Amino acid sequence: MKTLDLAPIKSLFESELLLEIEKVGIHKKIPQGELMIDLGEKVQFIPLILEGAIKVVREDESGDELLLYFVEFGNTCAMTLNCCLGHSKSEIRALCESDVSLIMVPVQHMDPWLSQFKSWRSFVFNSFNSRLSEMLKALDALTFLRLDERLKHYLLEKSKVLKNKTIHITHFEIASDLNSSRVVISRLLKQLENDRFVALGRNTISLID
Amino acid sequence: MKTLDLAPIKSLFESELLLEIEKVGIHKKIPQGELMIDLGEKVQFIPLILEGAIKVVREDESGDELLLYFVEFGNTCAMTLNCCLGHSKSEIRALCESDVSLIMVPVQHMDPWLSQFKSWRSFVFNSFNSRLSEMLKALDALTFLRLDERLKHYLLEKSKVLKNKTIHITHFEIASDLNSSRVVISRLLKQLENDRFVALGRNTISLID
DNA sequence: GAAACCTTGTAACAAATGTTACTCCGATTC
DNA sequence: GAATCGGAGTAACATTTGTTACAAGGTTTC
Repeated sequence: MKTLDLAPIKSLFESELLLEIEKVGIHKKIPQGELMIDLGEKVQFIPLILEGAIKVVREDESGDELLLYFVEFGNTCAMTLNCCLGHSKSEIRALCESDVSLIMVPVQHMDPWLSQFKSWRSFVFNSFNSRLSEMLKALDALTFLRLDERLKHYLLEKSKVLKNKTIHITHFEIASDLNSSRVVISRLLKQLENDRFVALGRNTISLID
Repeated sequence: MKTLDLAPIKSLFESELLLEIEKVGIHKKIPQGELMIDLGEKVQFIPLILEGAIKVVREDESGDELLLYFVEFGNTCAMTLNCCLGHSKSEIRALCESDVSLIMVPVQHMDPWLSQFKSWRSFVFNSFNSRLSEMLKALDALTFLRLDERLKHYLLEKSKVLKNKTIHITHFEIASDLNSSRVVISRLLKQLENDRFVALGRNTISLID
């Protein structure tokens, strides 16, 4: 039997729970760019992220998108939890922003672990907590910020999760994430370049300072 | 000892839990318009709503507001749960949209009940579920809808929670909830009147059809 | 009932964002 | 190396939303 490398999450859970996770969890590596969960899909596993970042996106009927937030190490996707518990289908799409290493736990353990393990309860609620906070942040940005500020935030966040000052991306992709249009993003990026906030290159944007 | 009237929530919880709630819960009635929780406040009680509706609002540093959603019977405020578990302070403001009748349960019961009662776990997670859904709806509206459509949704929602086709409100209040300005709302309402969607009066808006 | 106040209507203008159209340039394909 | 394609720059214009300013009627206060 293969032993999972639980080192990254050792401090999150009590030892009996770690044993359980080892027993039933499946270790998986997913390469950057891959789709994890799509809209309307049923969720069969709870993902525990060991490494990497996941990008969570909302889409409307006409195919327009909006980036909601990133999920990183030490969290799980609250939307997923949602689905597990509600037996409902995914309301979002999750994509791997970088190479991701995670443990998949079959949903049926969700509820028993909640009653047995305090650390599991903490973990689940912390995840919900983070998610609600992120959603609030997204709402705040949409409501109170103009597009140039949202763009700045976006670039900073992206740089953070990718752990790199230089971002490899096209203006069109940014426009999708922010639910805007390519021309507008190009215009604003040019402005940010003039303000010495970024340096622009083909397919790349580098944060200055 | 006064007996709480638990009839409305009888079907939500198992009987042992109902006994517990009866033991430690405090019944409270709050009149319309009253503030329940403000930004930055610590939360000491979990509110179980028996009757009425609560309006949850977000505010930025400069005092601009945005209505997030309404919470009705059979739910509790997930933001509150958040606070209870994270021991953090409220990120939102909650106001009574109508006269509200609720049971306040001291936070220290939150965690033990989670491990003991399956119905409590269901309840808590259903609440989170609803909240995340509502937040997604709010985000969708902000991202994908123009203000006239948001206004329509707002009026329909308001009418629903107040259980009345006629809404007693000023244009200015609507502008606050939608984070817009009075003039813009007046303009759009006039349009909706021309479209036979509403009838306008001083301090009142009536939905037609 | 006069004064002050609140609510609404409306016009003119300003700002932010979106759209269309065209160009240029580097990369890829054949 | 010519042809094609994708990414980016830019201008002109349209639309949506916000702002300022003012007027007209109710309502409340004294």
